[in-house]
Amino acid sequence: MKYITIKDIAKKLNTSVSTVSRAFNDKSDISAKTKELVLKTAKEMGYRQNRMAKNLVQKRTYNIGIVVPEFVNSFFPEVIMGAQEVLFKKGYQVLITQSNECYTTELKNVQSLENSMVDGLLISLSSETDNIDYYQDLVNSGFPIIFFNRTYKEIKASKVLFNDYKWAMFATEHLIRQGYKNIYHLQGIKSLTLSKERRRGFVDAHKKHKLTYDKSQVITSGFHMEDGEKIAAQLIENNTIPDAIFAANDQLAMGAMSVFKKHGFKVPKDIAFVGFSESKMGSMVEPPLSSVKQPTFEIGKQAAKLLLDQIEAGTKHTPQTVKLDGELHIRESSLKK
Amino acid sequence: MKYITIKDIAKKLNTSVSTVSRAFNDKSDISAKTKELVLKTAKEMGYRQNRMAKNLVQKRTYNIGIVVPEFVNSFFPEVIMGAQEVLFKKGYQVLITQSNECYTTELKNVQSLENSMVDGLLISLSSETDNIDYYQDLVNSGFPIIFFNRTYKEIKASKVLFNDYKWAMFATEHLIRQGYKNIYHLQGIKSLTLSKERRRGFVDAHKKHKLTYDKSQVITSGFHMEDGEKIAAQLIENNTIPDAIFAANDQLAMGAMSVFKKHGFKVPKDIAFVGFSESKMGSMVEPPLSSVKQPTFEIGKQAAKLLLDQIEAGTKHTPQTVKLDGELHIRESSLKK
DNA sequence: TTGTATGCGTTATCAT
DNA sequence: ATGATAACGCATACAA
Repeated sequence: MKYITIKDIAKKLNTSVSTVSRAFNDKSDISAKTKELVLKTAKEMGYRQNRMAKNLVQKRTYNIGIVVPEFVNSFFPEVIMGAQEVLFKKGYQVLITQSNECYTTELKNVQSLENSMVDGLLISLSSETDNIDYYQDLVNSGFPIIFFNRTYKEIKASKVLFNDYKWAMFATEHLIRQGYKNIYHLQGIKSLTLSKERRRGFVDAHKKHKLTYDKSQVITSGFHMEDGEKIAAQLIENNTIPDAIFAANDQLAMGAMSVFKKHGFKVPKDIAFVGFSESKMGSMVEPPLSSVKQPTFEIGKQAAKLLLDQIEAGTKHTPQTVKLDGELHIRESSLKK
Repeated sequence: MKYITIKDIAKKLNTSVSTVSRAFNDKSDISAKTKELVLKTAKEMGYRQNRMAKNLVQKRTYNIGIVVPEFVNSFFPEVIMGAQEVLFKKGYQVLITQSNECYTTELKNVQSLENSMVDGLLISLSSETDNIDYYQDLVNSGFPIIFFNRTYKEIKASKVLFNDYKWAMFATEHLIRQGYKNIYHLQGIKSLTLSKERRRGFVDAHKKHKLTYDKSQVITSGFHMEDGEKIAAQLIENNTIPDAIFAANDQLAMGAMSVFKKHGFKVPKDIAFVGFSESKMGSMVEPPLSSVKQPTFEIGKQAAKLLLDQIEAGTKHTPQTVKLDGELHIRESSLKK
C-alpha cells in the first residue's frame, strides 16, 4: 500500500511542500485560496498525515498513555473515562494499555509508550510489581508521569490517591457501631500501599473503640472473587466464624458472602459484610453489599490534570500528592435491624 | 529534558552511528566486543530509543490498535485479553482506545491510530455509529482492519462475529419449551446488526413453534441496566405483563428483573428472564440469570489472528468472516419447576 | 504569500 | 567489522 505524502501533493499542485504543510497546520501565512485547493486535492488523493514524521520533528505526540493492571472490574474503566474527559478537551489522544497484573507486561507497556509514543503517562501498578527502580529512574529522568491508586509510598513522584486509611476506618467503625465484635478483614494483596492503609484503618478502628484484635483476624489473599470464596470455605471448615467481614474490595466480599450463604448463614443476621471500591455488582446481589465508594471518575480527572500541569511545567515541577475522599454506602449486608 | 541519541553515543565512543544502530538491532555484522561496549555506555548515558524515528524509516510500528465502544461490561475487556495473548506472542504491542459509544470520538481514535501509529486495527463500532463510509474507504485503501462483534453487514471487510441468530433462537426456544407463551424481547439498540440478528432469532423461534407473535413484543431501547428498569416500569404501569423476557444483554435483563421483583413478581414463577453475553454479575443476582455465553476470549484471539494474516498477506488478502458459537447457560431465572 | 534548505533520530545501502 | 551517507515524511527558519 502506497502512502501519499505532502511531496506528492506539492508535485501535483506545482507548489512546494512547505505550502502544503502550512495548509494542514492552520498557519496564518497562506492564502485562503491555496489552502482550500491543497486541502481539496489532498482529500482527493487520499492523503493521510504521517504522525511518526510529525512527532519526530515536533518532539511531541499529543498522546497520553494510561497503564492499568486490569479492567475486568469497573474501577479502572471509570478512572480512564474521567481522565479521557479532561485530556480530550485539551486535544490529547489516549492510549490505554493493560498489564494483566503482570510486571513484565507492565514494563513492556511502559517502555513501548515511553519511547516517544506519548508525552506523559498515567499508571496504576500491577499487583505483581514489587520493583520500582525502573519507574523511579523514569521519573528522575524528567518523564511526566502520574501514579494513581496502586502505587508505592517509596516512589517520589506525583500521585492521586484515595484516603484508604480514613475510609477503611469508617467502614470498620460502622460495623463496630452496629454491634459486631468479631470482625475479620480480607486485605487482598499484602504488599500494596492501599492494602496496608486499609488494614491500618481496620486495626485503628479497633484500637479507638477499645476492641480486642488479633492478627489472625486479617487474612491475606489475591483480589478476586475466588479468593473470597476460598477464604470463606476455609473459615467454615475451621469453624472460626466471624460475625462480620470487612473486605478490601467488593469481589472478596461477594465471594465470601456467597459461600457463607450457601452454607446456610444468614446475612447480615449471622454474619455481616462490607466491601470496598463500590461495584455495580455489589448493589445487585442479595442482600445488597455495603461498600466504600471511591470517586473513580474524579481520580481520573485529577490525575489527568496533574499530568498536564507537569507536562506544561517541564522539569521545574514539584511532585504533588492528591488524596481524595469517598462515601460509605450502607446497605442491607451490614445493617442489623 | 534532553534526549540522548545514537549520535551522542557514537561521539562518545568515537565510532559511527551505524555501529551503534547495529548493536541495538542484533545484527550479525558486529563484533561481540563493540556490541557489549555500546550497550553498556548506552545504558550509562540513559539512552532510550526513539520509536518515531525507527518507525518512520521502517514503515512498521509493531503496534496494533483496538477500538472498543466501552469497557464497563466485561465483554470487551475479555476480548482484548484474548487478542493480547496472540499479539504479544508475535511481538506486537497493543494500544487500546475507547469511544465511549460516541461516533466522533471513535473516528478520532481510529484516525489517530491509523496515521502510522499502528500496523493494523481491531474495531467494534459504537452504538451511535451509523455512517460506515470512512471505514469502507479505509478498508479499500488497503489498511489492515478487522471488525468484531459490533459491525454492519454492509461493510466489506474481514469480521469476527458471534452467531447471534442461532443462539437467540435457542434461548427463545428454551423459554418456549419451558411453557412460556407470552415472551417479550428487549432488543436494545435497533440499528446494530447483532440486534437485528437476535431479534430475528427471537421471531423465528416463535414461527418454528407456531406461536403467535406480535410486533409489540419487541421493545427497543439502549443497552444499559437503566433501560431495562424503565421498560419494566412501563410494562407494569400499562399492566401488560409478559410471562417471560428475553433480553439482548444481561444488563437489560437484570434491570428489568430487579424492577419486577420490587413490584412483588416472583422469578421465574410469575416471569422468567434470559439474558445474553453472559456477565459475571448475572450469576450473582437472585435468582441467577440464564444467559447465552459468548466466547469472548476466543473472539479476541480469532480477530487478532485474522489481522496478523492480513498484515502478512498485504494487499492480496480476501475478506473473511468467522462466526463463532457459544453456550446457553440455563439458571434459575428461567427454570419452571 | 511562497519556495528552499535543513534537521528530527533512526535504519539501510553501499563502500571500505 | 566498520563508516559515510541517503533516505523516511514532516515542520520550520530563512530567503525571496
